[in-house]
Amino acid sequence: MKIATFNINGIKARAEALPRWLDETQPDIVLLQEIKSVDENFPREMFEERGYNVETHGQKSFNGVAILSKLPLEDVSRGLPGDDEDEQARWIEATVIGKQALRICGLYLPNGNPAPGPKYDYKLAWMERLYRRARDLMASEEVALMAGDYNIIPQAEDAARPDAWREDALFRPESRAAFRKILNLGFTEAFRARTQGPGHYSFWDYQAGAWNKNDGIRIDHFLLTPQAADLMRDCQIDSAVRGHEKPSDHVPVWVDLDL
DNA sequence: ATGCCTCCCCGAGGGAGA
Repeated sequence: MKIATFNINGIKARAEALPRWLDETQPDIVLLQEIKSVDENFPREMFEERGYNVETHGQKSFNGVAILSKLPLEDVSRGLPGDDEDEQARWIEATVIGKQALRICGLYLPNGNPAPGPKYDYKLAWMERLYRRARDLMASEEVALMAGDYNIIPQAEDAARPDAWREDALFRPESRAAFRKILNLGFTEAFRARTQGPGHYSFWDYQAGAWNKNDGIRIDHFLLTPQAADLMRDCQIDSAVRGHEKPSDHVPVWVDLDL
């Protein structure tokens, strides 16, 4: 079973590139971030005609997450628990009904810049809520994963120019510590479980020829519970997608699970 | 690199992104 995460940077802007990528790679499940659309305007037919079930958690202009799945979805839950005042659409989870149940969580973690400041405080508070959800997920002993745009550069090797990110909300020590604290619950960071070393990125800025210079960062991640990690056959970054026509600034990352 | 682009809102130009 191939499961992908993809920050598409706007569903309208990706109305051609996204279905082309789906037809080429045929993922079973896709977690989308930054759909930048309310639920009513999401072009669900585009995916339903390709055999996907569609669940969205949208918002006007900003944020917004969605799940596409060729298998049925149950127990869909929208919004990260822990703050009833939080209006931002950054979390959706559901159970995939196959031979064996799989709990999938799609997330769009706040950027947090400028740091320090209120946006950074929101990022760290959101990560504390994510930690609590992650702890419960771990305790459930389910085959489960949390994937999406974490807006976290885990290590210096995950940036082409780490020194340029030292003070940035994506790489500040507090951000990385909060990410590490979640990993240390016992999650497997899928990509790093299979591939070591520098030069592997999932985001390249539109500006200053970042793609052509391979000036990227790795901020889109899959975290697997032990029960899911046992089933992992592969994990790859589809970096070539960044060179396609009218690309997102992120590329898809996917795992293949023996499910 | 102080956001150099790109996206969204809409119908100009500002906010957000990373």
